[in-house]
Amino acid sequence: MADIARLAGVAVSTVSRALAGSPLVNQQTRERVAELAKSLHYSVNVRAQSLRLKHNNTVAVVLPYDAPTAQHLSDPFFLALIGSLGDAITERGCEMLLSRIDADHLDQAAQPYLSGRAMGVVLVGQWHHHDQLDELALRRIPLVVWGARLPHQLYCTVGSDNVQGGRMATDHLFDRGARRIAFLGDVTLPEIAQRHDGYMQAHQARGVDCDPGLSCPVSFADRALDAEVSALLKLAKPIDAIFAASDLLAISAIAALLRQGKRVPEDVAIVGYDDIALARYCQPPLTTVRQPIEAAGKTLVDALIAQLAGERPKSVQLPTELVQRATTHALPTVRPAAKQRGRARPSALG
Amino acid sequence: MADIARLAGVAVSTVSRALAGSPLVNQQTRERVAELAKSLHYSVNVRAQSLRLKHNNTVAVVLPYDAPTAQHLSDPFFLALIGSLGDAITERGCEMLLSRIDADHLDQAAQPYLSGRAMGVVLVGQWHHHDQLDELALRRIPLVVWGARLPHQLYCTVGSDNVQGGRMATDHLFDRGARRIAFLGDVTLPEIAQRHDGYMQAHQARGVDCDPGLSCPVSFADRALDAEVSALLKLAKPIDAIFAASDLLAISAIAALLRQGKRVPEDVAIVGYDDIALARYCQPPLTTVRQPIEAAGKTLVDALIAQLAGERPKSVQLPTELVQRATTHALPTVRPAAKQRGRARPSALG
DNA sequence: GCCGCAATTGCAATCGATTGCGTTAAGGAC
DNA sequence: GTCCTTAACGCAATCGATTGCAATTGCGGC
Repeated sequence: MADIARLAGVAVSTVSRALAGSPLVNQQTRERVAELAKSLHYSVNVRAQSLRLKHNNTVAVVLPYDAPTAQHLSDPFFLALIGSLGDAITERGCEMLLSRIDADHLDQAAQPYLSGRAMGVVLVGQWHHHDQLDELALRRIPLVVWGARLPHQLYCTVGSDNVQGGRMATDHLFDRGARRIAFLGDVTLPEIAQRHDGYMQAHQARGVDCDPGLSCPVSFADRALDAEVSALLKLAKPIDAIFAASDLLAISAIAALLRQGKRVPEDVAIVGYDDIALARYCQPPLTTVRQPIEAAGKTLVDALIAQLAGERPKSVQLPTELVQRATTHALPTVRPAAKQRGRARPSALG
Repeated sequence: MADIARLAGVAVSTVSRALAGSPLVNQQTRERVAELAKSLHYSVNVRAQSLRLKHNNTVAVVLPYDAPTAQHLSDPFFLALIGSLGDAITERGCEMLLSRIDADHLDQAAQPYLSGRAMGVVLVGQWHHHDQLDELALRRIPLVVWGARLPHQLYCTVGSDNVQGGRMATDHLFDRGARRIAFLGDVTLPEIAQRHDGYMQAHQARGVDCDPGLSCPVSFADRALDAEVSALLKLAKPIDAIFAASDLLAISAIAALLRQGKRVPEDVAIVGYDDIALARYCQPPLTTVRQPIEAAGKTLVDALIAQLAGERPKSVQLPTELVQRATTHALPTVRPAAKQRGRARPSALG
């Protein structure tokens, strides 16, 4: 900026004002400065600018990772959510800072904010540390969490209506003739726990006892899945359906079932959760509970901006939708095979 | 920092040194300062710090988008690449700034660097403006591009060996008994053009004339694909195989073929490119040319860091690998059906 | 010719950190 | 008691921008 000032024969303050389009500086001066800036490929130093102005247009998106397994960032649902967040943030004229933290130290999510890098934080997933998030809220960190709405939480969450989603999935399996429905998912995670609540509600509503032996605490894409599925099939009263708390688990479960010589959905029907792109294209196409991922990104960013504007953080539960595909075609013994009703737009793969 | 200085009864310079672990400050003072910082949840302001130090640990990842169609960030391959970049950047102790620009103004990719936000830029895709990228290199912008290595380029690219990949895919189709192989892809994009070169090389190597009528310039996930596929099937000499320049195109093509009553691979065999997660799970599972996505992120970041260390930018071509699945099972008329050889680790979905 | 007003432009403090250099204080040697 | 050495710390300039206030200039009006 000093260079431009020298070349234009004015003071840096004038250059600053000229670039900001201030009416205080002469039209001609402004143009001269603008041309010089362009020809020098100059653009204002954002660090210095935001240091001075104490504002910031960066949103931090923080993805916890499981330290023991050192998992890579490859979960299709989270990747899609990042894409959605990227769009939403760009649309609002902001930039997105992506970082990863240990899932056991969620308080580190505040780091980008505390160090002045970002105006606020979007945390993807609550994982196991609700308490740490409450503490962040107490410390007035601008924060929005993708996850489950918990009874007395102090922080702001955006997520799908997990109880309703779990209920829908289970009801659908009962409607299709299932009688023994297994639940696959790590219920120590709040979102999964709520999906499990929905699963239990569906049982209660039908007066069916909910056998706790049918709930398998497998975590995302666990290798031990084969053994679990095998055990479920060898019970005295074997299962005839599975509600998997994520599509990834559901697809792994399909593979496990096929390896054990079972047919899907004739022997075991399956419903997943998320509706990732894979769900439509796997074999057989997966019936699943759709989380509205486009809306998710927008809602998360809106919630953060509202919070920064001083509004009280208000959690949002986005509606879910059951997308019916082949893994829950009516079981032959119950009624004649129904037609597949999955959507069919090839250009909406992602 | 001033607060801590006051509370600790020392000067800010001492606090600064204490937090930096300088041996110039007393052990006790250092501990006192560290405790105060922790209890106040203080962390140094990165903007001010990097302003003063003129360094930076942020890598900008820039994704061009097609302005006319205002596409969302949903391409599974690019999303996976972002995930891979995120891991590689985090591993090196850096942070990742994600932004999007108009694909017709790739020179804007330099913005995060020029404005001091990032130490360098990783641009995902060359798109149609090779020249703009050369200009950025001339201006000594630290830049690495994911894309094709072009003859006299001045900038640094990392990408897969597209010619070899295209050659492999086409050779494989010929080996499987195909005689009329269509090419699907927008050859105005450098990467796609190189894959097409490989396609033509494979023809030449066998002394087969390469019918230009079989090359369809469809762009990613185009709706017009159905009509194109239909036209290819109605030719005087109809096609019996397709090499699609991306898995997305390949999967759309499968859908289009099935809608037209064709069988895959019996009537038309297909090979894709990328090996996205979908490829393994679509029906039938897709034979495809795998781009090593984990290595991609690491290599891109390494190339950028090497450039920043003053080394001459050296472009890299990553090896590709043909992953054989069901869409190219040997055609029955040629030889008995081969067994599917796709990989089978359910926990590697992403 | 002097004054006031308006339009521009420049000066200098400021944001929050870092660091070379000067200052202080303690301790030892004579 | 004086001088020197050394450890520990403080002063103030600096990074690159912004902005309130002061200063300059040109102009018309008297």
